[in-house]
Amino acid sequence: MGKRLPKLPMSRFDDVVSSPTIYDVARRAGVATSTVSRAFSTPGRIGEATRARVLDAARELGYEPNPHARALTSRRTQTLAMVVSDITNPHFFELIRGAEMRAKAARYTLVLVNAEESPRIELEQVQRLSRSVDGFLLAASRQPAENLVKVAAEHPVVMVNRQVPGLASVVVEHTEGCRQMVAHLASLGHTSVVYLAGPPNSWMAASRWAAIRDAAAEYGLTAVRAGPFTPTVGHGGAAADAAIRTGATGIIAHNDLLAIGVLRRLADRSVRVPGDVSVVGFDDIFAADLCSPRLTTLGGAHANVGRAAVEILLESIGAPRDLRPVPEVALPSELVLRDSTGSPGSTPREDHS
Amino acid sequence: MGKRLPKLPMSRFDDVVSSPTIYDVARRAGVATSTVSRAFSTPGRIGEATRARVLDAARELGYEPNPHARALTSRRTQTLAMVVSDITNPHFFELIRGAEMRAKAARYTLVLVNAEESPRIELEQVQRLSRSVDGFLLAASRQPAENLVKVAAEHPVVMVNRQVPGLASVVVEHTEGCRQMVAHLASLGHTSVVYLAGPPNSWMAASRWAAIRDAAAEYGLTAVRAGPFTPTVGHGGAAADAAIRTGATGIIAHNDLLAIGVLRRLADRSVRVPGDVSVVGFDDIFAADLCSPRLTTLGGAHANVGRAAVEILLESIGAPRDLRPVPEVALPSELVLRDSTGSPGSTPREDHS
DNA sequence: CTGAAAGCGCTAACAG
DNA sequence: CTGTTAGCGCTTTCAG
Repeated sequence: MGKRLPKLPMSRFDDVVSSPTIYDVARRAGVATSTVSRAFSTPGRIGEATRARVLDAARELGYEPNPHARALTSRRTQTLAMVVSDITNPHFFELIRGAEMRAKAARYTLVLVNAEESPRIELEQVQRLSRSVDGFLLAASRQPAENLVKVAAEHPVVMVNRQVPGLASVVVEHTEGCRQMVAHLASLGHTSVVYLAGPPNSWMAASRWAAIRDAAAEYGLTAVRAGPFTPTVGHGGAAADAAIRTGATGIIAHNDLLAIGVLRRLADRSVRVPGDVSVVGFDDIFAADLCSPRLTTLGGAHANVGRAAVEILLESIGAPRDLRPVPEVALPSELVLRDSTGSPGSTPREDHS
Repeated sequence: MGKRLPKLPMSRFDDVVSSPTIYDVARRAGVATSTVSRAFSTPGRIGEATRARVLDAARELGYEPNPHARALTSRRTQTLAMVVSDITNPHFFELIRGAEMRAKAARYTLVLVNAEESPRIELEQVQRLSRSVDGFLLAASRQPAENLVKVAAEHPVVMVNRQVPGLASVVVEHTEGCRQMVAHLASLGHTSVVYLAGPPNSWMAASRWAAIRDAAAEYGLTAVRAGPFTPTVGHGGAAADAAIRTGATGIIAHNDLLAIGVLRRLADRSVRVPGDVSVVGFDDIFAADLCSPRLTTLGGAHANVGRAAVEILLESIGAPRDLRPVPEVALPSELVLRDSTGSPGSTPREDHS
């Protein structure tokens, strides 16, 4: 018992009156430290009565396990990292919200990282956090697949809104969604669509374009792609101009932000929506219902995506590496019809400015 | 050197090939472990040449300090927690974004917690994280001031968009902002305003009401308060009805979300904005520029608030407890004039439904 | 400026 | 089911 007497190295400031440890609890409860440990970490492998005694002692002392000491030996941190490609995009809001809530419910802590659209920052931060978290949620990663596979070899990872062969992922279904989108446009009488593409290294951008092209072929529309564009409102101007130039009457923007920017530019150029052209977006962000005209968009319950991703990650953490499940979940999307789509008028588009 | 031979307790799964430690680096560089430690944590107190040698060895081995081991002895975690009252509110987006970026720049990790408008969850989470983070950013805390003082006695804390005597805080200036708001309404010819209040335990709500009331007195308007309302779009309906009932022509909603909900309800009831009544909000969220009519609102650079809060927190962490600065920073707000405010028409409001 | 040594608080064999 | 014991990887006196 004299063991714990030696002078402690002081923390820099005598700020914190050092809190009770398992030793204090053990002494008070009259058990070994390992028993205290078990009472907290493996409640199954300890006698009911002993456990109660330990818990009492702990409460009386105001004992709380030290997460770092715990992590140091057990290598479990009870922390998850979510790295998003661009925190500026409201779309991620929902994702983050869902993930945070699910993590909290599981008594996990959620660390948030903004990769600022940079694959380098993304990797750097994953690297930096690799010892601090139990697993990663990689949302809309801009990383080449090979790097992701490497990361996944070292840590539990679940991809969000991106699929990589061999890795767990949660996406909102978009192949069928894009089909519906194109079908909707076709049924309105459009014969041509343009996809205003997202970032060049965006898996989603490639994936959506493929789906749109296929659907267009199926419905007998011509489809072209313009861009890539940074999917923000600000870049909607250039995107709109590019769209007009293609002569297509169906404009499919990479996301709602870009679509809203397109809408603005179109209004400035006196191109009527949906009279002259129709515009659709992706994500169904809050603002899509507020802009004018209100935006038709492919939505999906993104909070659920965040939630599901955390759930899968948690399972993955609990499982031995080789038995680790690699589910590819696709949550349903839903085409939300609003006012930015309609039949293209017979009047040719022209610039009234 | 035989020290490190004994069988290591295996991690549950032989997942991770245990990474190099200071021991490995020390051996390779031919120095003591303490020297390796110094090379990373106190670069000043070590010879230039030695340091270089250690760093080389570390690089060759791919060594990365283990944050938990570090935290265990040093009690510094390089992690900050940001707890927001309601992650659902886009307003916090900006705050979070600013905080994340500043934290990342300082090589700190940002943990995100959603208090879901519950003071209990708020406190619970602070408690839970108290050993895992170096300090707290408490955004729009719903906590009684006394509890906050207690928390701040135990950890570095900076309040965001809330002031508590004796605690560090960053807010966007609103007293003057409310004055401008009321002045704007007065100059338009309004003679009465109603404040649609936010949550009962919201400091902001109390603070804004006080400022509005004072400003109204100053400009000779009558001011009444209605509510409290949960400041979401969904609750805008009831808020609008309450506002109409007061007969005031100047409607000041607690935030943009509520204001947008009010706008909707007003449109449904065929109350013209700004013909019959004017509506103003707070925060200048993205959607405020998109709704119709576009919303006049009191904005401010919220990302800067997040950034500033992190900066202050970082300083606070570096300082001994009693010398800890307690700045109360107020960043400028800005009244953004848009289309939801105008002169009240002579036609009495009526329900055309 | 550098090395030796003693822990930080906890978990995980290993016995019993 | 419970106790003993040896570390996890790092920081920090304390000497030199």
